[in-house]
Amino acid sequence: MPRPQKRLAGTAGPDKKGLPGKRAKTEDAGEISAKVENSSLQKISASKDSVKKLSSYWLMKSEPESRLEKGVDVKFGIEDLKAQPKQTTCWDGVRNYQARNFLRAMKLEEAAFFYHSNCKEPGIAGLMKIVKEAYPDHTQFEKNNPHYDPSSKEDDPKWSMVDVQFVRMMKRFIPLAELKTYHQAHKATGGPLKNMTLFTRQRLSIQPLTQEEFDFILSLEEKEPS
DNA sequence: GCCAACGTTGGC
DNA sequence: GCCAACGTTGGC
Repeated sequence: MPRPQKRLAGTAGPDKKGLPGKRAKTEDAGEISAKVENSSLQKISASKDSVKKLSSYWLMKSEPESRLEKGVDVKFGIEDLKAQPKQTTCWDGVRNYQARNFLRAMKLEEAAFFYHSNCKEPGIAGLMKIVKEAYPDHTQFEKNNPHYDPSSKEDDPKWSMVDVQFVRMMKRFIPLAELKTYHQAHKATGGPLKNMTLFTRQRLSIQPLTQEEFDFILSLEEKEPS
């Protein structure tokens, strides 16, 4: 049975574990930004209701159109997720340290947007939730997998994945172009999408959203397409 | 440890 | 298919 292949972040080459250098710096930077994101959200939430809120919000990119990578079709759209047993899949193939560190920061039941990338109409297609927290991505050890990483060792896996479950389709598809229009406007007005990671860190395949960003995007469902 | 070359992402 | 953005590699 074919396993869904998400094509997520950039392909990473060999990593010299334990050696100081660029790779380690990249890794640290990702971890720090994940923590900063979470702690600022927790702070906001805690000040509101004194109940420690652990939840963050996420956006996860995947390609809904066929494309071969080392001879393997990496197509995996939201319809493919719906077709999985229990409408659940493991989100494998992430090979970028920042994206991986965000995967590792995900907690059970947190919400994530399913984003369609590298396709005719890019944008947010639906909602998922995290149903299993980070564990080793087995595809890093599979020689024939397009995301095989020969530098990763079984006793010290480099890459992680989470399991996600389909929650629902967006009431209407939210196109990238529309989000971009709001992002541009909000940069001038200080609106909720002014710093959205989708636009500030273009190629990041796993990214956090603030509560405000998440709520604003959900509110767009009720509006006419702009 | 700098940084040019290279490879990938992903919108258009 | 083009190419800007940007992460990674590797020579020095």
